[in-house]
Amino acid sequence: MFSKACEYGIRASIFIALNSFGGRRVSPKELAAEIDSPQAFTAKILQALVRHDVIQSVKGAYGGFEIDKNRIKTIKLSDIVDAIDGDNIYKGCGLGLKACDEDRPCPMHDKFKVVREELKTMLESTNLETLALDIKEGDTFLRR
Amino acid sequence: MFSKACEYGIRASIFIALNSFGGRRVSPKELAAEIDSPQAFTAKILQALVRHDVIQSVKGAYGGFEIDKNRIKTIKLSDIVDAIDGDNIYKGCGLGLKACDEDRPCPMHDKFKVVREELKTMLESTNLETLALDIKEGDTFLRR
DNA sequence: ATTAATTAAGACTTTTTTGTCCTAATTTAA
DNA sequence: TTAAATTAGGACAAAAAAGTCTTAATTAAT
Repeated sequence: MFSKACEYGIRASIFIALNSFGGRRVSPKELAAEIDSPQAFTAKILQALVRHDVIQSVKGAYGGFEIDKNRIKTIKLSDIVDAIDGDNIYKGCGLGLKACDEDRPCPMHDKFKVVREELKTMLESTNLETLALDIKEGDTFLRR
Repeated sequence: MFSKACEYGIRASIFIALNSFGGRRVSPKELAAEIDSPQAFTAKILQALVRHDVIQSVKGAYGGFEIDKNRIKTIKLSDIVDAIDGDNIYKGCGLGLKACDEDRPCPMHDKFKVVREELKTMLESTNLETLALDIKEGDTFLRR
Protein backbone atom coordinates (compact mmCIF):
# COMPACT_ATOMS: atom_id res chain seq x y z
CA MET A 1 0.00 0.00 0.00
CA PHE A 2 2.58 2.55 1.15
CA SER A 3 6.28 2.51 0.21
CA LYS A 4 8.82 1.40 2.82
CA ALA A 5 9.99 5.03 2.98
CA CYS A 6 6.46 6.11 3.82
CA GLU A 7 5.98 3.41 6.46
CA TYR A 8 9.21 4.49 8.16
CA GLY A 9 8.19 8.13 7.78
CA ILE A 10 4.89 7.59 9.57
CA ARG A 11 6.44 5.53 12.36
CA ALA A 12 9.21 8.11 12.75
CA SER A 13 6.77 11.02 12.90
CA ILE A 14 4.75 9.31 15.59
CA PHE A 15 7.85 8.63 17.68
CA ILE A 16 9.05 12.21 17.30
CA ALA A 17 5.60 13.51 18.26
CA LEU A 18 5.60 11.29 21.33
CA ASN A 19 8.93 12.78 22.46
CA SER A 20 7.97 16.31 21.52
CA PHE A 21 5.16 16.22 24.10
CA GLY A 22 7.96 16.62 26.63
CA GLY A 23 10.12 18.90 24.49
CA ARG A 24 12.63 16.10 23.94
CA ARG A 25 14.52 15.95 20.63
CA VAL A 26 15.46 12.63 19.04
CA SER A 27 18.44 11.59 16.94
CA PRO A 28 18.24 9.36 13.84
CA LYS A 29 20.16 6.74 15.78
CA GLU A 30 17.75 6.53 18.68
CA LEU A 31 14.80 6.82 16.32
CA ALA A 32 15.89 3.98 14.05
CA ALA A 33 16.45 1.76 17.06
CA GLU A 34 13.03 2.57 18.48
CA ILE A 35 11.05 2.06 15.31
CA ASP A 36 13.27 -0.77 14.03
CA SER A 37 14.26 0.79 10.70
CA PRO A 38 17.53 1.21 8.75
CA GLN A 39 19.20 4.26 10.25
CA ALA A 40 20.78 6.01 7.25
CA PHE A 41 17.73 5.43 5.09
CA THR A 42 15.47 6.75 7.82
CA ALA A 43 17.68 9.84 8.13
CA LYS A 44 17.00 10.62 4.47
CA ILE A 45 13.30 10.36 5.07
CA LEU A 46 13.54 12.72 8.02
CA GLN A 47 15.23 15.24 5.73
CA ALA A 48 12.31 15.00 3.32
CA LEU A 49 9.84 15.49 6.17
CA VAL A 50 11.74 18.61 7.26
CA ARG A 51 11.67 19.98 3.70
CA HIS A 52 7.92 19.40 3.63
CA ASP A 53 7.57 21.14 6.98
CA VAL A 54 6.09 18.10 8.72
CA ILE A 55 8.85 17.97 11.34
CA GLN A 56 11.64 20.35 12.35
CA SER A 57 15.36 19.77 12.79
CA VAL A 58 17.84 21.53 15.07
CA LYS A 59 21.54 21.22 14.32
CA GLY A 60 24.44 21.32 16.72
CA ALA A 61 24.82 20.14 20.29
CA TYR A 62 21.60 18.98 21.92
CA GLY A 63 19.97 19.16 18.51
CA GLY A 64 17.82 16.54 16.84
CA PHE A 65 14.37 16.21 15.35
CA GLU A 66 11.20 17.55 16.92
CA ILE A 67 7.70 18.69 16.14
CA ASP A 68 6.31 22.01 17.27
CA LYS A 69 4.23 21.02 20.30
CA ASN A 70 1.29 23.13 19.22
CA ARG A 71 1.22 21.57 15.78
CA ILE A 72 1.23 17.90 16.78
CA LYS A 73 -2.54 17.73 16.73
CA THR A 74 -2.76 19.50 13.37
CA ILE A 75 -0.46 17.15 11.48
CA LYS A 76 -2.45 14.48 9.69
CA LEU A 77 -1.34 11.13 8.29
CA SER A 78 -2.19 12.50 4.87
CA ASP A 79 0.46 15.22 5.31
CA ILE A 80 3.12 12.56 5.80
CA VAL A 81 1.90 10.31 2.98
CA ASP A 82 1.67 13.30 0.63
CA ALA A 83 5.21 14.34 1.52
CA ILE A 84 6.74 10.93 0.83
CA ASP A 85 4.54 8.95 -1.58
CA GLY A 86 2.63 11.82 -3.15
CA ASP A 87 -1.10 11.74 -3.74
CA ASN A 88 -1.26 8.99 -6.36
CA ILE A 89 -2.56 6.49 -3.82
CA TYR A 90 -5.81 8.34 -3.33
CA LYS A 91 -6.01 10.13 -6.63
CA GLY A 92 -4.66 7.65 -9.19
CA CYS A 93 -6.57 5.00 -11.14
CA GLY A 94 -6.62 1.52 -9.62
CA LEU A 95 -5.66 0.00 -12.96
CA GLY A 96 -2.96 2.57 -13.72
CA LEU A 97 -4.77 4.41 -16.51
CA LYS A 98 -3.52 7.97 -16.88
CA ALA A 99 -6.74 9.32 -18.29
CA CYS A 100 -9.21 7.45 -16.08
CA ASP A 101 -11.96 9.72 -14.77
CA GLU A 102 -15.75 9.97 -14.56
CA ASP A 103 -15.98 10.63 -18.30
CA ARG A 104 -13.78 7.75 -19.37
CA PRO A 105 -13.64 5.37 -16.41
CA CYS A 106 -11.73 2.12 -16.16
CA PRO A 107 -13.81 -0.97 -15.35
CA MET A 108 -12.87 -0.78 -11.66
CA HIS A 109 -13.43 2.96 -11.36
CA ASP A 110 -16.69 3.23 -9.43
CA LYS A 111 -15.95 0.46 -6.98
CA PHE A 112 -12.35 1.49 -6.45
CA LYS A 113 -13.30 5.10 -5.88
CA VAL A 114 -15.21 4.15 -2.76
CA VAL A 115 -12.18 2.43 -1.25
CA ARG A 116 -9.85 5.25 -2.26
CA GLU A 117 -12.13 7.86 -0.73
CA GLU A 118 -12.34 5.87 2.47
CA LEU A 119 -8.55 5.69 2.60
CA LYS A 120 -8.31 9.41 1.95
CA THR A 121 -10.83 10.25 4.65
CA MET A 122 -9.06 7.98 7.10
CA LEU A 123 -5.65 9.58 6.44
CA GLU A 124 -7.08 13.08 6.60
CA SER A 125 -8.95 12.50 9.83
CA THR A 126 -6.11 10.92 11.78
CA ASN A 127 -3.63 13.23 13.47
CA LEU A 128 -0.28 12.63 15.13
CA GLU A 129 -1.50 13.53 18.60
CA THR A 130 -4.05 10.73 18.67
CA LEU A 131 -1.54 8.19 17.37
CA ALA A 132 1.21 9.25 19.78
CA LEU A 133 -1.14 9.21 22.78
CA ASP A 134 -2.12 5.62 21.97
CA ILE A 135 1.54 4.67 22.10
CA LYS A 136 1.98 6.54 25.36
CA GLU A 137 -0.94 4.64 26.89
CA GLY A 138 0.72 1.39 25.88
CA ASP A 139 -2.23 0.48 23.68
CA THR A 140 -0.26 0.39 20.42
CA PHE A 141 3.31 -0.29 19.28
CA LEU A 142 5.85 1.01 16.78
CA ARG A 143 8.06 -2.03 16.25
CA ARG A 144 8.05 -5.73 15.31
CA MET B 1 -1.81 0.29 -4.63
CA PHE B 2 -1.30 -2.67 -6.97
CA SER B 3 1.95 -3.54 -8.76
CA LYS B 4 2.24 -2.79 -12.47
CA ALA B 5 2.18 -6.55 -13.07
CA CYS B 6 -1.12 -6.76 -11.22
CA GLU B 7 -2.64 -3.81 -13.07
CA TYR B 8 -1.73 -5.42 -16.40
CA GLY B 9 -2.99 -8.77 -15.13
CA ILE B 10 -6.41 -7.38 -14.26
CA ARG B 11 -6.75 -5.48 -17.53
CA ALA B 12 -5.61 -8.56 -19.46
CA SER B 13 -8.05 -10.83 -17.68
CA ILE B 14 -10.94 -8.50 -18.44
CA PHE B 15 -10.00 -8.34 -22.11
CA ILE B 16 -9.67 -12.11 -22.33
CA ALA B 17 -13.03 -12.54 -20.61
CA LEU B 18 -14.61 -10.12 -23.06
CA ASN B 19 -13.35 -12.20 -25.98
CA SER B 20 -14.14 -15.50 -24.36
CA PHE B 21 -17.85 -14.60 -24.34
CA GLY B 22 -17.67 -15.39 -28.08
CA GLY B 23 -15.19 -18.24 -27.73
CA ARG B 24 -12.45 -16.13 -29.27
CA ARG B 25 -8.84 -16.67 -28.15
CA VAL B 26 -6.41 -13.78 -27.90
CA SER B 27 -2.64 -13.59 -28.47
CA PRO B 28 -0.23 -11.64 -26.24
CA LYS B 29 0.39 -9.35 -29.19
CA GLU B 30 -3.23 -8.37 -29.69
CA LEU B 31 -3.79 -8.21 -25.95
CA ALA B 32 -0.87 -5.87 -25.26
CA ALA B 33 -2.02 -3.58 -28.05
CA GLU B 34 -5.57 -3.50 -26.71
CA ILE B 35 -4.72 -2.85 -23.07
CA ASP B 36 -1.66 -0.69 -23.89
CA SER B 37 0.93 -2.71 -21.98
CA PRO B 38 4.47 -4.00 -22.71
CA GLN B 39 3.96 -7.20 -24.68
CA ALA B 40 6.72 -9.49 -23.39
CA PHE B 41 6.15 -8.45 -19.81
CA THR B 42 2.42 -9.02 -20.18
CA ALA B 43 3.13 -12.47 -21.63
CA LYS B 44 4.93 -13.39 -18.41
CA ILE B 45 1.97 -12.28 -16.38
CA LEU B 46 -0.35 -14.39 -18.50
CA GLN B 47 1.85 -17.41 -17.74
CA ALA B 48 1.45 -16.73 -14.04
CA LEU B 49 -2.32 -16.43 -14.41
CA VAL B 50 -2.38 -19.78 -16.23
CA ARG B 51 -0.33 -21.39 -13.44
CA HIS B 52 -2.81 -20.03 -10.91
CA ASP B 53 -5.69 -21.37 -12.99
CA VAL B 54 -7.25 -17.95 -13.53
CA ILE B 55 -7.04 -18.21 -17.33
CA GLN B 56 -6.25 -21.02 -19.76
CA SER B 57 -3.79 -21.23 -22.65
CA VAL B 58 -3.95 -23.28 -25.82
CA LYS B 59 -0.74 -23.83 -27.80
CA GLY B 60 -0.34 -24.36 -31.52
CA ALA B 61 -2.20 -22.99 -34.51
CA TYR B 62 -5.34 -21.05 -33.62
CA GLY B 63 -4.25 -21.15 -30.00
CA GLY B 64 -4.08 -18.28 -27.53
CA PHE B 65 -5.45 -17.34 -24.13
CA GLU B 66 -9.04 -17.82 -23.04
CA ILE B 67 -11.24 -18.23 -20.01
CA ASP B 68 -13.71 -21.05 -19.62
CA LYS B 69 -17.00 -19.38 -20.53
CA ASN B 70 -18.82 -20.88 -17.56
CA ARG B 71 -16.19 -19.65 -15.13
CA ILE B 72 -16.07 -16.00 -16.20
CA LYS B 73 -18.67 -15.01 -13.63
CA THR B 74 -16.95 -16.97 -10.87
CA ILE B 75 -13.54 -15.35 -11.24
CA LYS B 76 -13.17 -12.46 -8.81
CA LEU B 77 -10.71 -9.57 -8.82
CA SER B 78 -9.30 -11.01 -5.62
CA ASP B 79 -8.33 -14.20 -7.49
CA ILE B 80 -6.19 -12.15 -9.87
CA VAL B 81 -4.67 -9.94 -7.17
CA ASP B 82 -3.90 -13.00 -5.02
CA ALA B 83 -2.22 -14.70 -7.98
CA ILE B 84 0.06 -11.77 -8.78
CA ASP B 85 0.55 -9.58 -5.70
CA GLY B 86 -0.37 -12.10 -3.03
CA ASP B 87 -2.59 -11.27 -0.09
CA ASN B 88 -0.34 -8.77 1.69
CA ILE B 89 -2.42 -5.86 0.51
CA TYR B 90 -5.44 -6.91 2.50
CA LYS B 91 -3.74 -8.89 5.21
CA GLY B 92 -0.53 -6.97 5.94
CA CYS B 93 -0.01 -4.14 8.43
CA GLY B 94 -0.31 -0.62 7.05
CA LEU B 95 2.93 0.37 8.74
CA GLY B 96 4.80 -2.77 7.69
CA LEU B 97 5.01 -4.41 11.12
CA LYS B 98 5.36 -8.19 10.86
CA ALA B 99 3.73 -8.91 14.19
CA CYS B 100 0.91 -6.37 14.05
CA ASP B 101 -2.41 -7.87 15.15
CA GLU B 102 -5.28 -7.28 17.56
CA ASP B 103 -3.07 -8.21 20.50
CA ARG B 104 -0.18 -5.95 19.57
CA PRO B 105 -1.56 -3.42 17.10
CA CYS B 106 0.34 -0.65 15.36
CA PRO B 107 -1.01 2.89 15.90
CA MET B 108 -2.86 2.81 12.57
CA HIS B 109 -4.26 -0.68 13.04
CA ASP B 110 -7.94 -0.05 13.84
CA LYS B 111 -8.46 2.67 11.30
CA PHE B 112 -6.49 0.95 8.58
CA LYS B 113 -8.31 -2.31 9.12
CA VAL B 114 -11.57 -0.71 8.04
CA VAL B 115 -10.06 0.43 4.73
CA ARG B 116 -8.35 -2.88 4.15
CA GLU B 117 -11.56 -4.79 4.79
CA GLU B 118 -13.43 -2.56 2.39
CA LEU B 119 -10.80 -3.20 -0.26
CA LYS B 120 -11.00 -6.92 0.37
CA THR B 121 -14.78 -6.96 0.16
CA MET B 122 -14.67 -4.93 -3.04
CA LEU B 123 -12.18 -7.28 -4.69
CA GLU B 124 -14.05 -10.37 -3.56
CA SER B 125 -17.42 -9.12 -4.71
CA THR B 126 -16.40 -8.02 -8.19
CA ASN B 127 -16.28 -10.66 -10.90
CA LEU B 128 -14.87 -10.68 -14.41
CA GLU B 129 -18.27 -11.00 -16.08
CA THR B 130 -19.51 -7.71 -14.66
CA LEU B 131 -16.34 -5.89 -15.61
CA ALA B 132 -16.22 -7.31 -19.13
CA LEU B 133 -19.88 -6.51 -19.76
CA ASP B 134 -19.29 -2.86 -18.82
CA ILE B 135 -16.57 -2.73 -21.45
CA LYS B 136 -18.87 -4.37 -23.99
CA GLU B 137 -21.54 -1.78 -23.31
CA GLY B 138 -18.99 0.96 -23.96
CA ASP B 139 -19.40 2.29 -20.43
CA THR B 140 -15.79 1.67 -19.37
CA PHE B 141 -12.36 1.46 -21.01
CA LEU B 142 -9.15 -0.58 -20.77
CA ARG B 143 -6.55 1.84 -22.15
CA ARG B 144 -5.06 5.30 -21.77
C1' DA C 1 35.73 32.61 18.52
C1' DT C 2 36.20 27.80 18.91
C1' DT C 3 34.78 23.35 19.06
C1' DA C 4 32.07 19.48 19.42
C1' DA C 5 27.77 17.80 18.01
C1' DT C 6 24.62 17.34 14.86
C1' DT C 7 21.80 17.51 10.44
C1' DA C 8 22.21 17.93 5.12
C1' DA C 9 23.68 16.26 0.99
C1' DG C 10 25.75 13.59 -2.51
C1' DA C 11 27.84 9.51 -4.34
C1' DC C 12 27.53 4.92 -4.18
C1' DT C 13 25.69 -0.14 -3.66
C1' DT C 14 22.16 -3.61 -3.40
C1' DT C 15 17.75 -5.43 -4.17
C1' DT C 16 13.40 -5.53 -6.38
C1' DT C 17 10.46 -4.51 -10.08
C1' DT C 18 9.76 -3.86 -14.70
C1' DG C 19 10.74 -4.95 -19.15
C1' DT C 20 13.19 -7.40 -23.42
C1' DC C 21 14.82 -11.07 -26.24
C1' DC C 22 15.87 -15.55 -27.75
C1' DT C 23 15.14 -20.46 -27.82
C1' DA C 24 12.79 -24.69 -26.33
C1' DA C 25 8.70 -27.23 -25.91
C1' DT C 26 4.20 -28.15 -27.34
C1' DT C 27 0.33 -28.91 -30.11
C1' DT C 28 -3.05 -28.16 -33.46
C1' DA C 29 -4.28 -28.41 -38.14
C1' DA C 30 -3.52 -30.07 -42.51
C1' DT D 1 3.63 -37.23 -39.80
C1' DT D 2 5.04 -32.89 -40.52
C1' DA D 3 5.24 -28.17 -40.22
C1' DA D 4 3.68 -23.92 -38.83
C1' DA D 5 1.94 -21.50 -35.00
C1' DT D 6 1.92 -20.65 -30.60
C1' DT D 7 2.87 -20.63 -25.45
C1' DA D 8 6.64 -21.55 -21.79
C1' DG D 9 10.79 -20.47 -19.85
C1' DG D 10 15.30 -18.74 -19.01
C1' DA D 11 18.82 -15.36 -19.43
C1' DC D 12 19.50 -10.81 -19.69
C1' DA D 13 18.89 -5.38 -19.32
C1' DA D 14 17.02 -1.19 -17.47
C1' DA D 15 14.81 1.45 -14.08
C1' DA D 16 13.19 2.30 -9.57
C1' DA D 17 13.26 1.56 -4.69
C1' DA D 18 15.74 0.60 -0.70
C1' DG D 19 19.70 1.11 1.79
C1' DT D 20 24.87 2.66 3.03
C1' DC D 21 28.76 5.57 3.63
C1' DT D 22 31.52 9.65 3.72
C1' DT D 23 32.02 14.47 3.88
C1' DA D 24 30.23 19.20 4.03
C1' DA D 25 27.61 22.60 6.31
C1' DT D 26 25.58 24.39 10.30
C1' DT D 27 24.93 25.71 14.93
C1' DA D 28 24.46 25.63 19.83
C1' DA D 29 27.05 25.72 23.90
C1' DT D 30 31.01 27.05 26.18
